Amino acid sequence: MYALVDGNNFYVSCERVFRPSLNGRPVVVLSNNDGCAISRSNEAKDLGIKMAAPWFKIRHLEESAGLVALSANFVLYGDMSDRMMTLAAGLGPTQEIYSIDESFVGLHGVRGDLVARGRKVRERILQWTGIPTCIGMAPTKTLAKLANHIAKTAERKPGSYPRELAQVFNLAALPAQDLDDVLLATDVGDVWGVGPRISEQLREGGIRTVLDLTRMDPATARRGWSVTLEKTVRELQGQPCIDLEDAPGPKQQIACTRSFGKPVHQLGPLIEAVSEFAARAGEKLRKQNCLATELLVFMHTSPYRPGPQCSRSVVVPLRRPTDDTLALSKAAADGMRFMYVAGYQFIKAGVILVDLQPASVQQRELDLGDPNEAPATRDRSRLMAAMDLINTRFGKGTVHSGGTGKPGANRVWTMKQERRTPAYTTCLADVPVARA
DNA sequence: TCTGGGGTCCTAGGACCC
DNA sequence: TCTGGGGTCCTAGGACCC
Repeated sequence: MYALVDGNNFYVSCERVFRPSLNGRPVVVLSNNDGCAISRSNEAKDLGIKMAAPWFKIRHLEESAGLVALSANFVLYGDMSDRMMTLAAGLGPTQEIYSIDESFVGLHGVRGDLVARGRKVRERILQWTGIPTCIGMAPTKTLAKLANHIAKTAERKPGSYPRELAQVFNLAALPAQDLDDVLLATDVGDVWGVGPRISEQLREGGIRTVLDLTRMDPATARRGWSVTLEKTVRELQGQPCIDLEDAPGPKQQIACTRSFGKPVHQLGPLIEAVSEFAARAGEKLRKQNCLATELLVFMHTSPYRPGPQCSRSVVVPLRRPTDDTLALSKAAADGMRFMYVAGYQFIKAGVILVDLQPASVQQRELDLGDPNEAPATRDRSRLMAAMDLINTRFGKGTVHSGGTGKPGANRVWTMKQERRTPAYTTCLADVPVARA
């Protein structure tokens, strides 16, 4: 048995904890660059605001409907997530943190009334962190996701499902006939792993509800689509195919990519940007104790704007596997110089580190004596460790390599964040003060 | 006239997730 | 004027091997 614990409208809920005046109002949290809505309160959803709706298209609702928009505050959400996950872990013996606002909990060996236990954990999360959650339980992860979706919908839209399924729903405890009714009332596109593309193909084949998909022959799913959909069908039928990953391995690729606040056409700022992205990626790389052997740099113009489009990328092999910010930044800058073409308004660029390997198996090499070609690796890693320490303690970018330029006003490429809230829980100066 | 069979590895692209 | 960022997995097809 698995449970899926999921924070409702997570980013908006985090903001509301520290600004209760936002309760009951339509609120959205915007993506980087204040580009589009990535989290919506129920009131905002009721206004018809879709996921990823561009801000400039919904902005008029500020005036007409009292919509409040906030810039994303990922430091806050990350910290609130940690708190929520710690409490969710109390539900069972094992936990997989699946995303910033969701975790699967293994329920094997847990005795007693699961729903009662779930309600207790839900109450505790709400009381201790202020985040409302829903919990779905079932014999497989796909069914637990589905149960969670139903628990949420039952809470948000009265009448959609029986009221007792709201907030905490154990799918395994439902009588067979009632379960069929619930699956019949649920769209096939709401299944985890069935996206827009496949759900359209399924609908063309007459498979419209979750009940239809549950009754599909797994072999048909494999022949017509892929082994992924076959697993989904089996999971819906109650046969576990996707394991709980309570100890996820290191990431296979690490990216840092950004849209710019405004289009950039000059080489200089583009080099500065990708050098900085490479430095950020390097920090992440060192955190998971890995080395990169290749680095991919890319940039492109805005597909939404008319005019000539340009999209380029280049893979830069690194001389040796490295986690050194200076080497990564230089490779990114070299890649940018190589692929740059003048005459285009670039709106986005990024660096992706691929082909990662554990730092522990580093291949040593013969030092042929050229101090420029073979810098003392040990000194370099101490420099990186010192940089990471200083930046952790005194804030991002306190020390940085010369090539990335001074963080601040004269960077034409930095993103827009006009409505960011304070780091209430992670920065001493931002901690709210209670006055008697 | 007529040109095998079996396998691995890599990559690009597609689909999905939140 | 203005449209996010960071991941994973699967598959098909090509290159190459003997």
